[in-house]
Amino acid sequence: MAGTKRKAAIPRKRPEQDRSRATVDAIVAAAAHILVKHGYDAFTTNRVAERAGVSIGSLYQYFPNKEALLSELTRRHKNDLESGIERMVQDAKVVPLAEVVRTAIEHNVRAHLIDPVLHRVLSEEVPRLGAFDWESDFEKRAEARVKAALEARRSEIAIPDIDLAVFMLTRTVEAIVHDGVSERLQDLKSGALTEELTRMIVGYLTGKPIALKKPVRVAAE
Amino acid sequence: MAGTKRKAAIPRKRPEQDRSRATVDAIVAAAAHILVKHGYDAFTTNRVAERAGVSIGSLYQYFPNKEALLSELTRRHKNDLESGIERMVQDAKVVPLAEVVRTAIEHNVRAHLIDPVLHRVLSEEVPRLGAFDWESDFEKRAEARVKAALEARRSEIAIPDIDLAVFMLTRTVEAIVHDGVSERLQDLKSGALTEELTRMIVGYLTGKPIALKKPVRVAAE
Amino acid sequence: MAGTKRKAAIPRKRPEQDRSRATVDAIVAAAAHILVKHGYDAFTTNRVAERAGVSIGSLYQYFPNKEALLSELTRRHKNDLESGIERMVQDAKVVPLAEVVRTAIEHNVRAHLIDPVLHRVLSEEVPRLGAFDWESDFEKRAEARVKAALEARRSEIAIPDIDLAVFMLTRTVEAIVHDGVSERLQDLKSGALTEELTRMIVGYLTGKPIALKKPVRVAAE
Amino acid sequence: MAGTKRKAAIPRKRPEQDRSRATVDAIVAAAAHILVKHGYDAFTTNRVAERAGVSIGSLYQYFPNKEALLSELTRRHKNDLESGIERMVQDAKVVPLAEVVRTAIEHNVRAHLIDPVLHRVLSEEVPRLGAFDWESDFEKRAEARVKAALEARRSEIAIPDIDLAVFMLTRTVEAIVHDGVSERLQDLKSGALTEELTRMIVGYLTGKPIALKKPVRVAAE
DNA sequence: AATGAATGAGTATTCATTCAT
DNA sequence: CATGAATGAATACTCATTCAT
Repeated sequence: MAGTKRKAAIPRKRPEQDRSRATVDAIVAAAAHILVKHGYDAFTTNRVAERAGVSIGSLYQYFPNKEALLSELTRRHKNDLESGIERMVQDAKVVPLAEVVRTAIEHNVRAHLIDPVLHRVLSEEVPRLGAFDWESDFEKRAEARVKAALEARRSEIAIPDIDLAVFMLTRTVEAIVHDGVSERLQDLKSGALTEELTRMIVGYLTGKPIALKKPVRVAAE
Repeated sequence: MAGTKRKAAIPRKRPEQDRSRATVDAIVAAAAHILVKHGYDAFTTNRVAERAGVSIGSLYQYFPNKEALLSELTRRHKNDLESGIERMVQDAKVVPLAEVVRTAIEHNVRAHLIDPVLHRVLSEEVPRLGAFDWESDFEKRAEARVKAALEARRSEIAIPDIDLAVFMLTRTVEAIVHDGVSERLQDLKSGALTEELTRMIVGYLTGKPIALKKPVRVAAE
Repeated sequence: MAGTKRKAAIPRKRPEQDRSRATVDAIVAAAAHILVKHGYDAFTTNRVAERAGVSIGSLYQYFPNKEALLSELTRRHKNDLESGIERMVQDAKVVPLAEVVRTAIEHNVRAHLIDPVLHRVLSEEVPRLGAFDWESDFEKRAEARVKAALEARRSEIAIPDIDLAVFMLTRTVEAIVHDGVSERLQDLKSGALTEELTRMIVGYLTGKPIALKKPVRVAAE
Repeated sequence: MAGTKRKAAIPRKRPEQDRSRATVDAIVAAAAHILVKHGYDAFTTNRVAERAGVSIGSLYQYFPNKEALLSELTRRHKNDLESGIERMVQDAKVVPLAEVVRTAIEHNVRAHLIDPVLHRVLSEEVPRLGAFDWESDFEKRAEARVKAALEARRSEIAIPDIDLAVFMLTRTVEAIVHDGVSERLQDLKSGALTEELTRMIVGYLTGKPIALKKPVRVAAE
């Protein structure tokens, strides 16, 4: 008797909400799965529904069209990304420039290591979402922060045109990390790529060389 | 009467071949045109055939399927690119490293300025051709040459892992030039981007700073 | 505590029935609204339920299918129409034929001016209800009454085939009034159309002309 | 041998044109058939294609969308109609008014007897084509001609407002003939309806009675 | 009774590809 | 060789209806 009561005692989220939520999640998961495993060509609404184990009608109950499904997918992915970056470099003034750069890169690397395949498909295969649309505002904010950081250390920067410097730097990091995901995953995970990027960029910015890290320590002894 | 015979008398490289050639060229040109002016979405075989002024049947006479048409298109585009680069740095040993790098970058820039829109569509919009497939062997050869050049100047390079250096360098150049086409075309054409890249990369490779070019001259006075 | 009981104590016509009634009314009202404001294309069961503020399940509790909903709608509309006509010409014998006809037409006009838009949608847009189905029994009764009236005045009627006369007359009135709603609403409301119809029909029935109304008075002077 | 040659001797219309033409005709015929036998609800592009014995692709080769198919159908139907009416009343001045009216009505009747079921479906069931769209310009021209005819005989017409008279008259004829198709086909074909209409309308227009035709003769003896 | 999540057959339309002429 | 009519599998999306809760 108590047992049956206890059931009722547990606060139940309204069953409808649970079911809906589960359905939506199943659809989104199926969408991600198909995108990752079979590519954008295989990404049809019917196939997503089938994989999610729901009817095509249910899919359209929650997503008015295919694009909305992609939007939700990218929204969730962006959320994942940003949650790992939110506490980015505001301490640009108090920390050595090299550290600022390194930290920024590390964040970028970390972001790309969250479901990198989905990231790739989303930014390369999906039309009209390709890079510009969905990465843009995310990237724009990043660029703004980078610019602010550089300006905060203006005296240390040897490059007259700050915007140009920001362009060089963001695109370089983006490209190396991006390609690193598919071609040099080990180096990306080990931090080797971060090291190289840091050296290259700080050198570029300051006009001064940065000693190779490991050797530096050795030499410091 | 004689007239008709004379036609046949003139020794011609099989007339069919000429016609074929013209047809194929028309198809490829139409394909490029549609891709550039209307995007991949509008790139249907029927539309290409129509634009080329040939029947859809003829298109399939020469291209077994849509992909083959895209392949030929990219092949020709690559040819265009390579023809502008063929005489790349073989004089790595006799010229200052900075010059070697700058020359290589200049070639890359030049390549990207050949029909940049087609280049973009090909590498960004077209699925399953996305960058890796079609640029790869082209890039591979470029990478090999870069690697050879770096090894020829091993003593000046501060980076222990040559392959890593090649990766860093090729991807960086590629990204900056590529993004430069759509975002900083002026800087690309003026050579500003080449300058920045050269400085960044030579600095990275040698571990020594490269003075800003213009200021250097001024300072030298 | 007593309060809760008292509720039950008040003798009510089964409270469920009231609720049901309200629900059904809400659904029918929503259906009419959608039909009138958005047309038959927008007339989906889900949309009707939403507009009615009830669940789609409730709609199907009261209406087994879409058609049933349309039937109820038309039934109610017909009721509205008939309520305005119930006391139609039973005094056919004691009143001049022209007055009988005029009165009948006036009733018809009045009926068409009740929610003319709904009327139009119902008879023109809704498939399988197209005029014949739903107007039929209503019209049939009207025809019967018209026929009775004519037979009551057989001697004044010049037309041998009474059924034919009824056909001519009812269709003519129906058409003029119907088209009048959308094309000559002013004439319909002012009574001008009623006048024309009366003259045309009485002339047709009796084989004698009817003087134009206004001129008649003038001539009478 | 000669037999085989003769075949070639017969001037052949280009085979492509024949095939196309046959396909288009088959599609249009199938469309009409489905509309007539199964109604607009059953009128789906796939079903039309199936009935026509062609693939759905072929249907779309010739008709860009469903509406275009309906348009062609109505266009052909209108052609049929107009070809039977082209030589309408221009002799309004030289012929007795009753004859003018009768002739006009006869033409209308004739038009409605060409595939009357298709006519009904087209004007009643098909949305967005419902009466107004497609009949309108046809009817408009008819109305204009009627108006011209009436004005040519102004002195005989007792009705002050010519436009009103045209409205009364066209709508009445249209309605009687239209309903006659489905409810009194015999009377329509026999000319009885034409007779009634003529009498009713001429009486209405002139304000004078028209003797019943047949009885008139009898009475004349 | 009421809810609303879920269903899935059905709709218009596209486009790469084939093949008879 | 060239043509273009024909194909039909596949796609995104709708909506009347059901049924577990």
